[in-house]
Amino acid sequence: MILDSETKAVELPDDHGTELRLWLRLLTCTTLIEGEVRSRLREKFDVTLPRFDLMAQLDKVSDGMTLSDLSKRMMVSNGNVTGLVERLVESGHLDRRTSETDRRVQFIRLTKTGRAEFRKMAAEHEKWIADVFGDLSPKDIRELMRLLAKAKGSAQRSAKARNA
Amino acid sequence: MILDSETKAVELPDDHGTELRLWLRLLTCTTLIEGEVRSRLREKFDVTLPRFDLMAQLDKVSDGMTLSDLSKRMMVSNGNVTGLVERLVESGHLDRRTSETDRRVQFIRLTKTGRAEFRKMAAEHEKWIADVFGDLSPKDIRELMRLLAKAKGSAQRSAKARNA
DNA sequence: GCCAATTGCTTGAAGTTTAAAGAAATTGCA
DNA sequence: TGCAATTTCTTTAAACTTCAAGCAATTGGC
Repeated sequence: MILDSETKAVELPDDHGTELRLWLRLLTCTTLIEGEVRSRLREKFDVTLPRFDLMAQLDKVSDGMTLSDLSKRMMVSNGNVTGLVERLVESGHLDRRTSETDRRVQFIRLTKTGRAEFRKMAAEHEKWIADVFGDLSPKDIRELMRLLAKAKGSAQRSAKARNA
Repeated sequence: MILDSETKAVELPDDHGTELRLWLRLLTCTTLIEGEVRSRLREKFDVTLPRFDLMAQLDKVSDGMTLSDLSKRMMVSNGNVTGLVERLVESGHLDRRTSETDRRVQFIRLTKTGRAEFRKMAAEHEKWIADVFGDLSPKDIRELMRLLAKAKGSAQRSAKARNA
């Protein structure tokens, strides 16, 4: 243990162990919950998590969204979205139509069926998540929200600095 | 807004919106950081995140680990680990040897080169993570650690209940 | 000892993901 | 206008991932 002149524990200048442990814990939590959601989606609705996530993005809007929008919001690559959308159009959940002003752009929407199916899944999903966080008090949740918002801001700042 | 008899805002019995928002925020944070780490690993060391993660598990022990151990610790499927290990043995980072008491079991270790390479990457990685969380105070970090531990426990309870 | 159940790992199919390269269309600026 | 840069989307190859099925070895009753 290293002590400073006032006999208080201090960190070594290059010890970033606490941040690393925080990251590992964050990752563990997310992986755990994600795995749980994935299992349940497959089990109850025979749908994959990426498809659910994509539909969730589309359900937020009424009039559709471009592939680029989807890719940004989902934080995955363009090519990835191309494939996902393709399969979901194939299965009748989505609908695509080319923009009239820019022929590169495709507007993607949920079909009637797609939206209905998604809403059913989303209702269940919300209950699962509530149960997953069931041991947390409202205050815990507020605090977590606040701290994660701060963490998100910090991470964005860090990422931005690297790409500058 | 719904108010109870003492004029205090209350939630609808089935509104689990706060938990859902918490989950989305947790997911966003993790995805953001994971993407950042992935990019940097590729850029600076030309290594993928899954390989780094696997080596990180092995670096914690001196004498090796079985595939099952790896799969449990990494929270991924068995088949996944089989493939990752295969490629890392191929590239000379890992070493495998069959147990003498149970011929189903394979002990996996980092090779000398593998460990040296990993240590170099890990040192950088730790700095990146410290920067990612750079805006958080020590108190923020402690609080996040505590709340995430609670969330993890809650999620485990929930998962366990489902599989019971 | 026998054999059913379990455990450790591999395989194969389907799907997801990234990175990189490329095609098509639009934009902006000289 | 002309054309270089940018944007949108697709394509490709390689890797990653899960799930389910299967094989080989071990374990635990009996």
